[in-house]
Amino acid sequence: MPAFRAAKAAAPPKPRTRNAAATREAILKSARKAFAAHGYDGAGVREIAANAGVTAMLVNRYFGSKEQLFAEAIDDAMSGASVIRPDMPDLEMLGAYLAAGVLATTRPDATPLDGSLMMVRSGSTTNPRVIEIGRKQIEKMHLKTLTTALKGDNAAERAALILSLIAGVQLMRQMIGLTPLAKTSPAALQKLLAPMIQHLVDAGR
Amino acid sequence: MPAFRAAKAAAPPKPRTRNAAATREAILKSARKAFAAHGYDGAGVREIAANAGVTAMLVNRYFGSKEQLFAEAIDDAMSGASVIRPDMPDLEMLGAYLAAGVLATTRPDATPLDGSLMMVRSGSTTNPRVIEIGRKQIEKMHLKTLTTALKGDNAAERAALILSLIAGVQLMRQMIGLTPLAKTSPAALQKLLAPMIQHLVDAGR
DNA sequence: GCGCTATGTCTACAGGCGTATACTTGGAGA
DNA sequence: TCTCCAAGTATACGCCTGTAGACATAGCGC
Repeated sequence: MPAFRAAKAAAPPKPRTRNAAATREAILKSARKAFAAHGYDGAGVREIAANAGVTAMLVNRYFGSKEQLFAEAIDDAMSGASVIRPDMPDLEMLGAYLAAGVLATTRPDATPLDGSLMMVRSGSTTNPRVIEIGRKQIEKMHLKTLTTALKGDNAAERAALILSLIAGVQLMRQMIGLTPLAKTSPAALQKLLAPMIQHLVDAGR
Repeated sequence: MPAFRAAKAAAPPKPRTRNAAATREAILKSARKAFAAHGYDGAGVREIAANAGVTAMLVNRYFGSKEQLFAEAIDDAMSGASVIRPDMPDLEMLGAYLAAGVLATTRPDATPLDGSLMMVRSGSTTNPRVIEIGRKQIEKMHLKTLTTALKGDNAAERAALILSLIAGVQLMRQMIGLTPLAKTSPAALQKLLAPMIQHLVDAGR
């Protein structure tokens, strides 16, 4: 049985002709989608290129290598499409907000174009350099943002544990599909998850 | 740059000669170690075989395929070497017990021969059949054991969230190496993590 | 209208993967 | 001691990967 890899999707229509900036953007968008959906090892450069309407070699021409493409993709995803954002509500509401956010983005029908998912995916690769890229990005974006928002004692440790919980739910609910998380209504899960996070938010005050 | 794969370790001394049962056991043990350390995709059949002192084809002769080997390996690991065990303490101590367990097994120097790690690894593969194998095993072993121990309302959902938190800490601390989790002392993390889990333990009583 | 450069493609390579087939050899039963 | 089956090895195949180098062409500046 050969190794599994996601089926190549057909290239989208391409009204674009010889526009470097647009092509670069299309590759980056395709890469975000592919890395979030299949992980670093599971996403192939040919697949990423095809979904952007170009050939594989353009990926290397614009980004140097698959590793550097991943670095830009995870940065892009975390900057623009993540549960952890600079504009988060007050500490009293943070548990409910984060719980709702992770439950919304891990719904089976949700588009997997999310920085939080890249966070999990970055730890699930074989290449240690890619793990390093992911770790630094998580610390620079998610961890920093959340630590700043938390304030108080042990803010970094509490932020890291919140990220761990979010990542774990992401993993179990969306990637593994553990039955009690996949089948239970978001509202019911919210009642359990929100106070858990809030407990950690309040632990430093 | 070629795809990264863990360096092949030298074969251990082999006092065994033509012992089918012992060989099977050696392959299984090697597979547990390799899958826990590098994930399903990252562990190669040749590497597993070499560390067991045999050639790659014996793996397929004894286990049929890499997939079936993984199924046996994760079952074996969860049966004998996991934080989640049938003999867990009373509910009052469960949060502290589980927190201590996950922090002990995720220390950088700990031997990664653990069912909880396989739990995380099983969600980090490209092959959906392997994810299915992992999901079923998690539900049959970890989830069932923990749900039984918890009792009360929403026991399955609360158990699943505890598993998510354990998996998330495992991922962030051991696999990604997020600084606040990797550098902070286990005792300090214990003070934050234990009440988090305990909160969920008590939520159904 | 013409030419040149950036933009994009084609072909190919070296290596790794899982595994199927054919072969060799150890060691217990007669 | 001889035989024969189980235990283990060697070789190879087909496929896929990331990427290097040579080639084609669109479209802007003149």
